[in-house]
Amino acid sequence: MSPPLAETLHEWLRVTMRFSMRHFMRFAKENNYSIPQLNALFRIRHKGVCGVSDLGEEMGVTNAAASQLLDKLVQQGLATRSEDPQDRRNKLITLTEAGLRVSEQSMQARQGWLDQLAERLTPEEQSDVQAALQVLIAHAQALEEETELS
Amino acid sequence: MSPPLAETLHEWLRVTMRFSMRHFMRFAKENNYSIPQLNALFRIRHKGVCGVSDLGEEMGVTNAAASQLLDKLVQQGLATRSEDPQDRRNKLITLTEAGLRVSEQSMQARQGWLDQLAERLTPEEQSDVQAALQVLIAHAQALEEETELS
DNA sequence: TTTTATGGTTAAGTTTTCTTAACTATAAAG
DNA sequence: CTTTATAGTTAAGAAAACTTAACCATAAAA
Repeated sequence: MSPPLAETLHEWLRVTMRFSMRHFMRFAKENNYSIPQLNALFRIRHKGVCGVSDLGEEMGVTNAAASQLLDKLVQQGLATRSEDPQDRRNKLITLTEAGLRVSEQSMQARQGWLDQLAERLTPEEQSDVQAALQVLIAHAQALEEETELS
Repeated sequence: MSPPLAETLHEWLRVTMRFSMRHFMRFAKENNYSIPQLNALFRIRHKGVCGVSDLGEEMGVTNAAASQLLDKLVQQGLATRSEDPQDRRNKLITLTEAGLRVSEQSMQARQGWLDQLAERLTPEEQSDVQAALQVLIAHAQALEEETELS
């Protein structure tokens, strides 16, 4: 039989996915952004400054596709593409103010329901949950670092 | 300032999204399913038997689009479409065995890393986290039910 | 300094997904 | 019994995202 914690983690993920996806899709539709566009904004923000191929790899597409997607982001004023003075073959992709703002907004749309959720807990529940999540986050970050090396 | 619990919840969601999306996209690509297709499988599974318009509404597209998407699922043997004997305008959409299996597999691809994560916790951490997540799940379900009414 | 490798762009074309509009069939209301 | 509303399908076409292949510029290697 599967360990109870793993099962509970799975269930929590299912719940969060349902909530978050619904709100995220609605945000995308209402503001006329495509999923790949928003995805790209997240990736750039998380990676920090990066190259076109980096972005493509992160998103699982060819660098041609990444370059084309980037064109649109630049057109819309959400990102900039500049030459790397160190190695002029490289391009340095960064988010603009506007790009950062959109990324924040979509994050908020996706996660806003968590604020409502937090309010529903008693103070005691709040501190227990808070502690538990910190544990999970710490372990997850360790896991992420390990798997990135391989 | 924002309450610490909400902030921690946000961070945990960011982490889980990064992990889950990466694995999910890879699964989709390797097995040649599109994101909307897998999304539809989830929706049908979660909703149980449902109509074409229900599906469209859940996915935020017109019922024409839902009908076309469903065509492909039926072609691939992942879902069935049958008449509702009660009201013959309605169609009853159900997952086939194969459809259920694909949905399970993609879920596992998306959530498998949670098993690794669970193993990393000490027994004490495991039971604390387990309890905390149960609290969150219960509150989230209550929240979901309330918002579905409105 | 010629050759090769790397990073990125452009062009052409394919596939997927979606929309609107017209249509069919059934059910409910007048 | 006629009208209207509901559920779904089909057709035609638009838009998005992706791929491969050819290409340019720069850097590193021989």
